[in-house]
Amino acid sequence: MKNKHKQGQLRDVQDVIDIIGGRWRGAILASLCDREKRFNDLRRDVGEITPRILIKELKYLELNKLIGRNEEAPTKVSYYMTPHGKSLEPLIGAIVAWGRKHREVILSEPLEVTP
Amino acid sequence: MKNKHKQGQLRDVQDVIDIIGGRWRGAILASLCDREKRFNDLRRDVGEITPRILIKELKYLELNKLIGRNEEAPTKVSYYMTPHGKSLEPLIGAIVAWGRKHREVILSEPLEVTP
DNA sequence: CGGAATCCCCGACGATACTG
DNA sequence: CAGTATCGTCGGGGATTCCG
Repeated sequence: MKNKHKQGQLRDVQDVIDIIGGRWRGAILASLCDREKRFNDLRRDVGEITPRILIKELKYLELNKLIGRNEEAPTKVSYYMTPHGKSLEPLIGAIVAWGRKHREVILSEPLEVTP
Repeated sequence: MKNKHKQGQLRDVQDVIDIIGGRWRGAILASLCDREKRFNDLRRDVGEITPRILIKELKYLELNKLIGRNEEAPTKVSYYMTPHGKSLEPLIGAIVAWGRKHREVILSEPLEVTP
């Protein structure tokens, strides 16, 4: 049945959405994509994120094997992209491309304002 | 600066995420992808969604020109995919592909259970 | 049948302060 | 420096009910 197939696809989509969809995850991945970073570097890099949220997002991303954690010393921890994490880049590229096109479509026609 | 560029990309990603990321939007789009549907058809098709949420999601998708609304009579309204909406399909395909691969990666190694 | 109004709940997110 | 604990809030959904 095609419907069952579609259900499976939806699950996949939801998973991916969950990974890159949060307010911070995209930014974190983008930052780490550049190069490996330490906790507080990341904190500054990402913007105004609180440590609680940052550590939570990092754990999530680590669980999903998109990033790795490297604890050289208790006060020296680095996070880095895994190969799997890096494999996200082309996908992000495709999403960005469509998003750009989408913006054009939306802006190309006037919107009716609610009366 | 590369960072500014990345910020723009993040915006695009967030937009796309917003479109297909909700709990229902993906399912709605998938359902309409098949063929045009009436309100209550959609309601059954999508699962246990309440009318309030459905109408809200439909309006959002319509605003974003992904679907169209066709009111033949006050009691006969159909929704259908626009060409722009259909242009999402390849992107969804790419996302599904990555999601599938991701699932394999996640399942391929044992997870440590929290103590 | 298609849609709108009301009420409510819960879970994600945030600020702040503290510890190893 | 890296991470945790506690508390507060805020808003997206959901159930239910009613309207044209």
